[in-house]
Amino acid sequence: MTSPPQADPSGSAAKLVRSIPEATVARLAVYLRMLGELAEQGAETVSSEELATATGVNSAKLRKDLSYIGSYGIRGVGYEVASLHHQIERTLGLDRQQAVALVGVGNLGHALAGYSGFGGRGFPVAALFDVDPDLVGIHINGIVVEHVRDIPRVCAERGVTIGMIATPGPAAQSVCDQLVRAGVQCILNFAPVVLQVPEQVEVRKVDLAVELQVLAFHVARRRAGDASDTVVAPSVANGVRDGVHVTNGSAVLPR
Amino acid sequence: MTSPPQADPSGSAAKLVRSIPEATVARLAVYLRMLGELAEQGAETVSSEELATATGVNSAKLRKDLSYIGSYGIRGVGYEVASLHHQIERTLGLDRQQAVALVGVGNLGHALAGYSGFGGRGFPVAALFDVDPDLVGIHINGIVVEHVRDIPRVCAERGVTIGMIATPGPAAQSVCDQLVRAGVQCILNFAPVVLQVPEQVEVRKVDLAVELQVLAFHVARRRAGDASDTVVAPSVANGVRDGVHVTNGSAVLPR
DNA sequence: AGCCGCTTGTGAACGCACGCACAAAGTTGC
DNA sequence: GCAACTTTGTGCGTGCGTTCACAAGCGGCT
Ligand SMILES: NC(=O)c1ccc[n+]([C@@H]2O[C@H](COP(=O)([O-])OP(=O)(O)OC[C@H]3O[C@@H](n4cnc5c(N)ncnc54)[C@H](O)[C@@H]3O)[C@@H](O)[C@H]2O)c1
Ligand SMILES: NC(=O)c1ccc[n+]([C@@H]2O[C@H](COP(=O)([O-])OP(=O)(O)OC[C@H]3O[C@@H](n4cnc5c(N)ncnc54)[C@H](O)[C@@H]3O)[C@@H](O)[C@H]2O)c1
Repeated sequence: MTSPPQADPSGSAAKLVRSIPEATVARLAVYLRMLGELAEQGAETVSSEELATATGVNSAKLRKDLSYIGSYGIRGVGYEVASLHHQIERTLGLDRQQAVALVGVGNLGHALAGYSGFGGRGFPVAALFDVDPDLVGIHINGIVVEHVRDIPRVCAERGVTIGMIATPGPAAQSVCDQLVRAGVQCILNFAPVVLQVPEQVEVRKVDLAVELQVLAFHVARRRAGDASDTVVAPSVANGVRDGVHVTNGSAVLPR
Repeated sequence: MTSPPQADPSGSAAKLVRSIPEATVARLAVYLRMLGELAEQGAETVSSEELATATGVNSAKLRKDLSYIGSYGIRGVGYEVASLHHQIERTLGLDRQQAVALVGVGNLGHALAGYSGFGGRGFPVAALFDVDPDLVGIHINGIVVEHVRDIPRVCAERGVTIGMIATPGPAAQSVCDQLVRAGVQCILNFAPVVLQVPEQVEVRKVDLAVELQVLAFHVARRRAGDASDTVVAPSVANGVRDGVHVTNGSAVLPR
């Protein structure tokens, strides 16, 4: 709780420090995974062109992204895979583990709790919570399900910094409040509701219904275009320009 | 955009599908859900301010979003809930159902297959696929799991337009290719790989590891900020509405 | 009827992000 | 040691997305 207003939009002087664009941060995570794969394959170095192609981005964009974290490339050669991997990890704060608490061990929660991709990437699932008495006490992947009322104590004990909410929508806000009280700094929300949180808490939302609806929109748009059979009308300014709409991940959504 | 001089203000046909910004489309889905809830609560009308607050966006942005689909508001009053709900549905192409095929019925796939939120929102899960002989043939939520080799036939029979991939990463590209051959137009990918698809196919990716890593970055940045020195210019210019960091959903990622 | 208050719809400014294109910097080959 | 080639890092123009601010429109009240 430093200073709520903060009031530094102009930044100016402080601008020189690392204010990495949101979009870049998300892509860094993608580069990171590809670098891990390249390392496994024994690659020593990789050029921006190669890495860009492999991750589906423009090479200039990739270089600019990397330039935000420093100049770790070697001109005429590329980037040293191991070194770059390390630098991105450090930038994203992955050099230290972040304990995750998962609330709501239903259908989705079970899948998440058993997913090895979290612990394997530095996000060990350190605690599970639910209200269902049939679930409290069972073990999933070696972790016991605790009652939601113990969120504060358990999260504090295990140093949880990130919470994941996989409860039904109506319960999400209440669960969120408890996680916040427990000192959780970030929340990944799977429930289809807009969470209210204090300013210092960061929330990201995974909303599959929204994903599908965005896809449905594109189907509809395509059908509308194809409808009149008149193909390839160059006069159609844009709207369907370069074909491969790789507009993936979700767009920036309300929390 | 696209308002050269003036020229054709006189009505003309419904060109409603004209180039709605990606970001807007995603938010329309969020508004839609909230409108559904409001309708259930018996609300007749809602103002842009109310709807904006409820969905965590700026009211001006909301009005501009809605203006892309037409002028359905009533000045001095607001928007008629039922009417607006209907218009958004129509714009997103939700007035007709989109059959979904899910490939990979493992941990995550099971949860997705059993999720009622899809069918309830116009996206019935019409087919399930896997390669595991122990899974092929079983029923989940009344749908039988078919073998991946039958993707083309089954998808064609059931008019599948959207595919969801929940297989391990290494199998994703191959599965994707088969879905594309089967005529699927859009793919929602949960596997942590970058898919290669022909231009007419739209891919969106849900990457939880990326979500967590972006959150981790914010934790790290906050820690660095608290350590004084670096001022931490919030790259998220806005987002701090109620002081809430609503930077959610994922940023635009590579497919 | 006419005025008043409320809310929409949008013009305009701003800022971020993307991608091009190129100079700088390094490597390889002779 | 020099020339030719490769690749990085980035300045810059462009376009999209967000926000402000306000005129226009609508309903209600007197
Ligand atoms: N299942 C999916 O594939 C899927 C997909 C997208 C979104 N979601 C969303 O994820 C959430 C969970 O979905 P699900 O299918 O796992 O539902 P579910 O009903 O199977 O599981 C919900 C779990 O939350 C627990 N719970 C309820 N209230 C709680 C509370 N106050 N505190 C703690 N735990 C509580 C329940 O006991 C249950 O175990 C829902 O919001 C759903 O919309 C699910
Ligand atoms: N479980 C999670 O919570 C979670 C979270 C995020 C991402 N993911 C990703 O989702 C994917 C699935 O995860 P999971 O935990 O369900 O894995 P899983 O191993 O439990 O399930 C994978 C399923 O895919 C099937 N499969 C394998 N190859 C196939 C092929 N060629 N064609 C069709 N089916 C095939 C397997 O038989 C299995 O049933 C993975 O890519 C994983 O990284 C999972």
